[in-house]
Amino acid sequence: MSYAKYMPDLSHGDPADAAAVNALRSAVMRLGRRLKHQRVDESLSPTEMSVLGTLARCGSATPGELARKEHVQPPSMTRIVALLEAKGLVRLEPHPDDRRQKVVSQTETAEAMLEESRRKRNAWLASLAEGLDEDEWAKLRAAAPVLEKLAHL
Amino acid sequence: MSYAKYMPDLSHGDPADAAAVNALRSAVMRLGRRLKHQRVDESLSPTEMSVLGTLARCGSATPGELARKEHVQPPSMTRIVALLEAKGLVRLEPHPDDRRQKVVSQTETAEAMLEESRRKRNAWLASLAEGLDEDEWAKLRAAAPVLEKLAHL
DNA sequence: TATTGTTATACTCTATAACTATA
DNA sequence: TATAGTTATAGAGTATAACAATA
Repeated sequence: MSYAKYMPDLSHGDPADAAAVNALRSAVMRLGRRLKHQRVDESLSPTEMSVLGTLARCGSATPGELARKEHVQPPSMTRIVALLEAKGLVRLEPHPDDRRQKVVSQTETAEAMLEESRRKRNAWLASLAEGLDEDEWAKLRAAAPVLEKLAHL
Repeated sequence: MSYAKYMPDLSHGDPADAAAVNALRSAVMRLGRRLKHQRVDESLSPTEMSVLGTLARCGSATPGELARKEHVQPPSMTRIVALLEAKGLVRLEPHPDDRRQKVVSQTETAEAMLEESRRKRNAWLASLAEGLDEDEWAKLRAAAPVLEKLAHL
């Protein structure tokens, strides 16, 4: 239940945290695999979906910026952006100040698709909810922003 | 149309939870990619590592059990087990009751390697700790078991 | 010269289908 | 017939290296 009883003043390198990070690592990798299968839109890979999410938050970005944010190499992002463009989900425009760069932004189609995806995700959430109690969900809600921060660190 | 039949418990299907699940999904996928790069042992894939972790917890298992636990198909687990055996990290023995099955267990080498990995993970943890405060870490510790449960649901 | 993005290529991981052997 | 595991093959996704265009 609580590590605090044994570790009242936790430093960040102690065994309790190491155990937590091990659990996190294992769970994140397994959940990642399940998410790949539970994906809401079969025609979009997880990273493509993530790029659309990033564009929805940031408005627009260059391929290089997207590669850094998604932690993939530039050639991989070139391919991902090309696939998204072929599907009509992003638009590519020349960069106003630097002719080497490009500006990627999402289309109205992508916006509509994300809205539709949200409803499908709710259905998946409901099926998971059967196995978790309210306290467990509260813990996930509290940790979600921290996981996001961790992913960006 | 209604999603009511997929959401018998409305408290789990509300917008706040949907937002949390979106955040979780995004963070889990990005963290997964980072973990692939931050991997403690360059010669072991994330799933190979996860299998060793499972064996460390469960003692031993058949290839079929491992495939179900790691959410991969049987042929994938055949390959993973073969790679681990080639590296001297697992041992394969005949199943006592069923000659179709095999029993996979970790070797002493794997045990030593996991101990070494633990130290390396602590170093990675320490570098992350600089970006999180105590409250944030507490939330991660609380959520870790729930994420594990989610991964097994 | 350094940087942004692309092309060409190869690798890793996983899946599906077909097969073998036990049950 | 059904099940556990394997073999053979294909596909998705990513990386590295070499290259082009621009700064």
